[in-house]
Amino acid sequence: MSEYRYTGIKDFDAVHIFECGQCFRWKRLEDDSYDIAAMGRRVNVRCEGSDLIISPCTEEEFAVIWRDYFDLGTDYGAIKARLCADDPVMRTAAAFGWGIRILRQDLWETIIDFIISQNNNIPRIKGCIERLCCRFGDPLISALQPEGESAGASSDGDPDEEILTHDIPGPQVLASLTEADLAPVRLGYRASYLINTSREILERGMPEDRAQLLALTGVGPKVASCIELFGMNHMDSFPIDVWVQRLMHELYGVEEKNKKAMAAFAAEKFGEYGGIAQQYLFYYEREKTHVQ
DNA sequence: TGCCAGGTGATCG
DNA sequence: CGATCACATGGC
Repeated sequence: MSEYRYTGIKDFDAVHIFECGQCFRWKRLEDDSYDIAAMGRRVNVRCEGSDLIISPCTEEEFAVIWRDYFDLGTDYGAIKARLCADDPVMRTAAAFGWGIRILRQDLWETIIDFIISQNNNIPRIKGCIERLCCRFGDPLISALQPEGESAGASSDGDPDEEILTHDIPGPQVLASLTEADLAPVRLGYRASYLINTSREILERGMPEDRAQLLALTGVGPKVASCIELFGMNHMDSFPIDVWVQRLMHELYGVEEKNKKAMAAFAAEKFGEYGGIAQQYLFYYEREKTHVQ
């Protein structure tokens, strides 16, 4: 199996990147490498010292897909220096999650993922997305059935059932479904949001700005901010969820539950790198309360 | 058991 | 506008 080794990487840690809440389709293995599903593929990602190893991956796939996906053209060291100057809170948070990078994820997938994420917890979000892909998505590249095993017999509740084998279903597929079709995915009330948003996107095309995001069913200010940050490369976007509300009050003393004040504080203090700041803070806040 | 989870839509002043 | 409530689901 071919692998690609990128040497001399900085400000990169797979644990930080995948467990900071920005993406949901991954599985941590015993060696702390990650199997991930992204960009229509399934690959393993691991770090060895200052090497990043992706497998299976050719030199061309790395150049065309993964270099951008992992945002390797951005100097996170410089951004950290800027964010941490004159901010001891950020120094602590960025020292803790030093290897976080903002993944440049597929726009459609981030729309679906973060509609599902609302009023939900991360382990269950992962389960919902996995069930959605498994039932309605196409097989991922390099996740094809291993020879010798038959495909037809996969039972539903099998705990050993393989995961990360199928892609997120496209808008045409989701728009054609009913809530009854989606019942086994157990999205709760979000099922109708997915169907409606899919139909809206088929009609109007993919959203290109915040106003078009907010016009989608199930997309409010917080979900729109996540989509902008993770799916549209808006590094200044600062999503405010319950964790960020808590930490902005506890760590920075901003008035409790005052989202407007928090957004203004972030814009003033973090500016164009608000989204990266948010990820350092979010990861730090969640891990120190040690949530799954 | 009631509360919480990366909130949003509908409704009411 | 801003505040309040319902909304599925599952873990603690």
